[in-house]
Amino acid sequence: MKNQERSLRHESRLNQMLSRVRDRHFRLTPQRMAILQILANSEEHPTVEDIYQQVKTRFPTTSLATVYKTIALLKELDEVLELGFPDGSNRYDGNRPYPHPHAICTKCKKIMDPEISSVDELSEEMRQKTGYTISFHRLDFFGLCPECQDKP
Amino acid sequence: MKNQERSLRHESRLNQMLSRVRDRHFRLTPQRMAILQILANSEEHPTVEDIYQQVKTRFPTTSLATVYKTIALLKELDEVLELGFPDGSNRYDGNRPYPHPHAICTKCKKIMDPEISSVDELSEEMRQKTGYTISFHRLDFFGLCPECQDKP
DNA sequence: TCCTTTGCAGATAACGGTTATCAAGAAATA
DNA sequence: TATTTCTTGATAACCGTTATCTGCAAAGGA
Repeated sequence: MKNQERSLRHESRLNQMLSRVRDRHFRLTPQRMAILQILANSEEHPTVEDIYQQVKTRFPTTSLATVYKTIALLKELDEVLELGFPDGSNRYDGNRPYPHPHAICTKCKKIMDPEISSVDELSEEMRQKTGYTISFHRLDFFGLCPECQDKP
Repeated sequence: MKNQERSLRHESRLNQMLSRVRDRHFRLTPQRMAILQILANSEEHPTVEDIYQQVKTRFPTTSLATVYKTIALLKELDEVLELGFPDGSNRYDGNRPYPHPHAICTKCKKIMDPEISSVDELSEEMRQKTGYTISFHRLDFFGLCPECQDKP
């Protein structure tokens, strides 16, 4: 079952996050736990505002600052991937916290994470032609998702 | 001679920009002309502030707003490529105003534009695996440029 | 040539997501 | 229990960009 697989992966991601937080002796407050769960469980690359709204359903007094600070913590631990956009509409990926290509719908903003084979070759080609030592990348492909192609 | 080739390319780019501006019946003010020249002549992917400082050497009363408005005009004409970054350090490419891969030095911020062969294949692979209709992309590779590798 | 219209330049206020600051509270440590 | 350290929540500050407005200058028509 696909949903079972996903559930297992999410649980595994949460455990990974939790052990990293504990290993570095950061405190595991209820607010942090809630934010970690949201990030581990979401496939939708949520915004800070999305996360903030979700946390508030469980902890209504949570501040936006807490969300920002928890995300900063996870970035430091390399447990979340930040997809920053110039217009400020940043998104977060707690499931695959390493650089990978994205397909981004220019209309509904849905983001997909396909497995792509030839990224390493491309990275190597960049290294050869520029002399740069490539350590990470950001690969975004923009267009219309299948749903938005149908309804114009 | 490499410099001659580059000079010719820059001149050709400037002419291209000028005719686009004229075709659409936008006025060619001295400030606009200066900004177009800067963009056509620069290989360094300047920031708005860079452009602003350069224009002011010729027209000291130029306003930042004029730089922003001229860039907005060129974006509308697809005659400049905006490389927006989430931290606000945006850069502009007046020489190659179409999507292409960049190598970006994380230390000195130097940007290179190598010719890469396999971008179309990658785009096609994205299309196949996501169902998105890819219309443009943004491909950034980050690392240390040759100069910054030498001096630690 | 004069006049009207339109567009542009310059100055500055407003905007908005993020970061910094700080007081109050809670958890760890002694 | 006392003390230290960390975290939360609220809000001010930040800063590149955008919006607004006034005055000016070029284009086009009588």
